[in-house]
Amino acid sequence: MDDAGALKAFAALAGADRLAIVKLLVEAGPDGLNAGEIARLLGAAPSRASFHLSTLAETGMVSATKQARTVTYRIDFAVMAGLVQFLMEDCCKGAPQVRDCCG
Amino acid sequence: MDDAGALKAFAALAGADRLAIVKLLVEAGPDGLNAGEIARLLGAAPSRASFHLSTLAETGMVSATKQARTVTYRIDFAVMAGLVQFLMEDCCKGAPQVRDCCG
DNA sequence: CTTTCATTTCAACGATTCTTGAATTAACGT
DNA sequence: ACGTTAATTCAAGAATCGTTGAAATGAAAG
Repeated sequence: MDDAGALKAFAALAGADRLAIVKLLVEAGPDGLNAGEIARLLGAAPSRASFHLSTLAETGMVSATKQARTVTYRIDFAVMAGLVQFLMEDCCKGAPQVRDCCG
Repeated sequence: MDDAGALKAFAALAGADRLAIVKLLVEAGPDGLNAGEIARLLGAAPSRASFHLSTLAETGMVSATKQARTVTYRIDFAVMAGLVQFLMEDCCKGAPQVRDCCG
């Protein structure tokens, strides 16, 4: 991930609704969740959920696939991993305190 | 790091100036950099650098120590590590693809 | 073909954030 | 004391972002 991608990803994660959506999608696993369920779980109007889902999708952290009327969103762990790697390597220059933080 | 701290940290990293500051401070290492040098390296007015340094300091990712007239800023790797850990564990629930992303 | 359902798009408004330059605080050298 | 330097604070305006409800798209069901 490059600087521009990381900036977009950080901006996307810097919102309570969007962070909650990411967590929901991580929990949901490979099946993902459709837009309506996400809005309901979030307690947000569909238009609001859709707005936030779009900005998350723009970062690549979540992907959208349309089947008939419903759009299913899924977490993309590869992009999440790219962001973690950006933090550790590009941002923190591989500092051991950061690199070894999780076992 | 809790949700609220992570949200603040992500918001802070979601700005080109502030991301650049973090990188500068990582490069600078334990000696850190003072506010004036940061503003100069950034090509920004002192007030602008100070503004961004404050919001970074609020997240704990950088610390400020005042010696006479000059304020030295340093990166706090423990907090950066906390953010990485938040991403891997809280956010991605320890998914292997993310956890193993860096070797 | 009409209705219904899932979702997105749009426009308007309010809220937040960013930038700039001037004013301020505080410490230093003369 | 005086001027200078380092840094922050402040106020004003510009720019960006988030929320809301209504309208639009597009697919399924009757």
